Amino acid sequence: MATLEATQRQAFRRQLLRWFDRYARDLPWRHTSDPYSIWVSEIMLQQTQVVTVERYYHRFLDRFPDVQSLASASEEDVLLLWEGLGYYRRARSMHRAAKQIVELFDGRFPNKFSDVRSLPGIGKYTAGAILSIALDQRHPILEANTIRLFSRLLGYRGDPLDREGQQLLWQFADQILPRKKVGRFNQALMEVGSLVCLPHDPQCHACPVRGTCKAFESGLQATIPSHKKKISYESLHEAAVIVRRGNKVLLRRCRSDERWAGLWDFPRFEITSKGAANRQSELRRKTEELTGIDISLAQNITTIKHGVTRYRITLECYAARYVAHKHRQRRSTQKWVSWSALSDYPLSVTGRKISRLKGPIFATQQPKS
DNA sequence: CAGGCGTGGTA
DNA sequence: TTACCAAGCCT
Repeated sequence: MATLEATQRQAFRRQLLRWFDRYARDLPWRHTSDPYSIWVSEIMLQQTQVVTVERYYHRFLDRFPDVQSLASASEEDVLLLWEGLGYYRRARSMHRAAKQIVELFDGRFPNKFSDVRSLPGIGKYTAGAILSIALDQRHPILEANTIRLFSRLLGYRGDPLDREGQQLLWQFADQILPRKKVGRFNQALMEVGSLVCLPHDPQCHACPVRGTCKAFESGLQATIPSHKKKISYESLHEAAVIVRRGNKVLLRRCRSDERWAGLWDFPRFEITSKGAANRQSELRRKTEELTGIDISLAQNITTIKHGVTRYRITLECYAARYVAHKHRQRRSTQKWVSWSALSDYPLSVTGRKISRLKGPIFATQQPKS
């Protein structure tokens, strides 16, 4: 079992906190002990860098300053403030959790670990972070920065993400945790991880805890932690169809089993056909399958390249006109929306890019029938 | 439990 | 341009 002696633990804590006071600091924009605010920031920070979160955080707290206001908002409004942050399930879970807090905890953010952990979107890390940072409760944390830091401190050469690695690192996180100033300590760990114990070029000369680092001792800091599994990227060829009817366009809401669940999007699907005529019939057929609407000849407006998770997507954007309904869909699933009203609907980044193409789309000619 | 989920920044 | 990475969680 990897561990530190009691005296080493004391030295480690002292050096870490001294460094934190001297070179780093609390995230300056969330100086607060309000668990709700810490919660919001921690959810936004999941798999997202600090600089990206800051603006979103202020706007979100401005609009939803407490659990009540969040719980009584519409999911649409919550997602609008989340637009561009990605991983939209976080926003939907947080919205659901806010309702649960109103129902079960009288609108007060819970202060018991098991209660916090039971809320949707809150795992072991987030529960520990909220309660240690906001209320100084003694809970360990383990996330990207501390996984890397602890792996090197312990000289752990296995995969820190598998079950054995996770068990070891959580156990270590718990062992080195002090009894007081737990929130500061946890923040300091993450700051050392993000500012000093860098993934590729660790700044060991500037590290306050290199004295207790096995990787540094053996010169293995470049090879620990063991590299992650390589992502196998897949190319996708898709089309988005902007269906115009008068001065409105067709939007559909992404289902829970689709990417961008809960967001709105222009009808969109994979395309495989070659040649202009085949492409037209494919666009017409798939638009009808998806929306129940028959369209005119489609004009290619532009092509957008973007990546989503492990997919590299080439998205061809087409403008077409409404011809007829083959069958109807619910209004909660599909809507005709004026161009200016697109700003009221949460869209993916590509959807929002398309919404900036009003000129080219409305300049398309009415095809002769 | 391995894979899915978004986007932007950096080398 | 491509590959890697980021204060994880859920199924």
